[in-house]
Amino acid sequence: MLGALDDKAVPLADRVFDTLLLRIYAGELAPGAVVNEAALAEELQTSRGPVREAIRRLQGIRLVTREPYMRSRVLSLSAEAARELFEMRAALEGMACRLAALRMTDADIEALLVALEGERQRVESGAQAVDAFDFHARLVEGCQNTMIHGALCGDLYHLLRMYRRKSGAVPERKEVAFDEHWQIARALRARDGELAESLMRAHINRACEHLFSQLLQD
Amino acid sequence: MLGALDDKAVPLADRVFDTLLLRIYAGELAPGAVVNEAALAEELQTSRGPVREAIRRLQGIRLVTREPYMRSRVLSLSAEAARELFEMRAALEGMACRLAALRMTDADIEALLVALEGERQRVESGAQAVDAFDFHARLVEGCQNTMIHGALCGDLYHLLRMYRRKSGAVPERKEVAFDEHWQIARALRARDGELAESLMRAHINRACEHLFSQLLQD
DNA sequence: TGATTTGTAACTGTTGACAGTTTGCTTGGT
DNA sequence: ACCAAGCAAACTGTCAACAGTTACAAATCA
Repeated sequence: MLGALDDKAVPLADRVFDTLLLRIYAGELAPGAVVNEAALAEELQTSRGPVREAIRRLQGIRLVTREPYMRSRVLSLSAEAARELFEMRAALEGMACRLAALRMTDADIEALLVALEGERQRVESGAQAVDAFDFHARLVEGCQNTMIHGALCGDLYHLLRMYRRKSGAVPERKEVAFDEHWQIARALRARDGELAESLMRAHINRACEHLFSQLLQD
Repeated sequence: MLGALDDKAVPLADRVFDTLLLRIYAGELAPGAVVNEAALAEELQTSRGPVREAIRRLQGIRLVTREPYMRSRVLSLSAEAARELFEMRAALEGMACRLAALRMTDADIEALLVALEGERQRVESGAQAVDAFDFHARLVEGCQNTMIHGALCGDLYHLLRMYRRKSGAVPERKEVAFDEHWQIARALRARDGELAESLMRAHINRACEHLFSQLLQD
C-alpha cells in the first residue's frame, strides 16, 4: 500500500487518444491528412481496436471527419469554421462570465486580481510566455457550470488550439489582452454580470478579428 | 441504376447507436441503469464491437457515464445538471437568436411567422400535439452557424429530452410558449438582435422554472 | 452480529483474422 | 488524347477468442 501510486489502469485506447491529440497539435498530423487505423496501430505497437476507438473519440469532438467506410481526415481549417467557433465561444464564455460575476467568492475574485497583477509584471519585465489563457480557465471554473466548463475547456479548446497554431505563436497582443482582462476582472468585483458578459464578448471578438488578420496573410 | 435506393451501407454500430438512443428515450434503459456490452450484443444479434462503439458514442455526448473498467450507466438526472443544461441552452440559443436576427432572409422570417400563426390555430382548435419545438429548430438553423446548430440539436437536445420525459408529457404551457415565440419572431422581423436574444433567454428561463416546478413534485 | 478477507463470476479491454466497401489504376473503346 | 468499365490493392467494418480488472458473495475472524 506504500509507494504504489501507479495502480491506476489506463486503457490503451486512452493513451492512443492522447498521443493522436498531441500529434495533431504538433502538426505531425496536419489538417487534411488522412488518419489510417492500420498504419497508426503498427506504429504505436497495438492492434487496431484501441486506435479505432481513439479516432472515434476524435471524430466525436469534430477534430477528425467521419463518413462510413471513407478514410477519415484531420479537420481542415476554414475561415468559415473559425467564425463559427468564435461565435460559439462568445456565447458560452460570455455566459460563463455573467454567472461567475454572481457566483465567485470574494476571495476567488481577489485571487484572480492578484494573479493578473503578477502576470502584468511578468509581461512588462521579461515577457516570459506563461499561459495567458489561465485567466479564461479560472473564469470558466468560477461560473460553477460543469457543462459549460466541459464544452469550453474540452471540445472548443482543442479546435481553438488548432487555429492558434496555424496563425503562428501568438504575436504580442498580450498587452492589449491584459487590459481587457483587467476590465473584466473589475466588472466581476463590482458583481456586474451584464457588463462582464459584454466585455468578455468584445474581448473574444477582438481576438477573433486579430486571428483573421493573421489568417488572411496566406 | 434504377430503383437501387438502398445502396448506402449503414454500419451496424450506427444502427445500434440509434436503437440505444431510442431505448433511453423510451425509458427502457432508465437513468442509472447499467449498460452491459455483452448482454446488448446478444439481444441485438451482433458482436460486442458495434455495441461497444455505440456505447462510446453515447458516452461522448454524456448520456452514459464513462470510467475505465467500470460498468457504465445511463446518466441519472439531477436538478443541478438540469440547471446547468438550461444555462448552457440560454447562452447558445440566445446567441443563435441574435445572429438569426441579422442573417435570416426576409422570406424566412415571413415563413416563420406564417408557421407560427398556423400553429396558433391548431392549438386553439384541437390542441393536436405537433412539435412546438419546431420553432426553436428553425431559429437555430437561421443563425447560420453549424457548430451552434450541432450542439443545440445534437448533444443538448438529447439531454433535454430526457428531462422532458421525466417531468411528464409537456403540460399546457403551450399557450404561454406561443406568446413568447410570437414576441421573439417580431423582434426578428424588426432585426433587433439584442432584443431577440434577451427574449429568448427569458423564454428559456421560464421553461426551466416550469420544469423545476414539475420536477420537485416527487 | 458486524467488519474483513478472499475467491469466483461477470464484465471491460485487447487482439488478430475475416468480410464488405471504396479508391485509384489499368484496360479497352471511341 | 479522352472517357468508361472493370480489376486489384488498401482500407474500414465485424467477429470471436483471450487477457486484465472490478464487483459481488460466501467464508472467516473479532
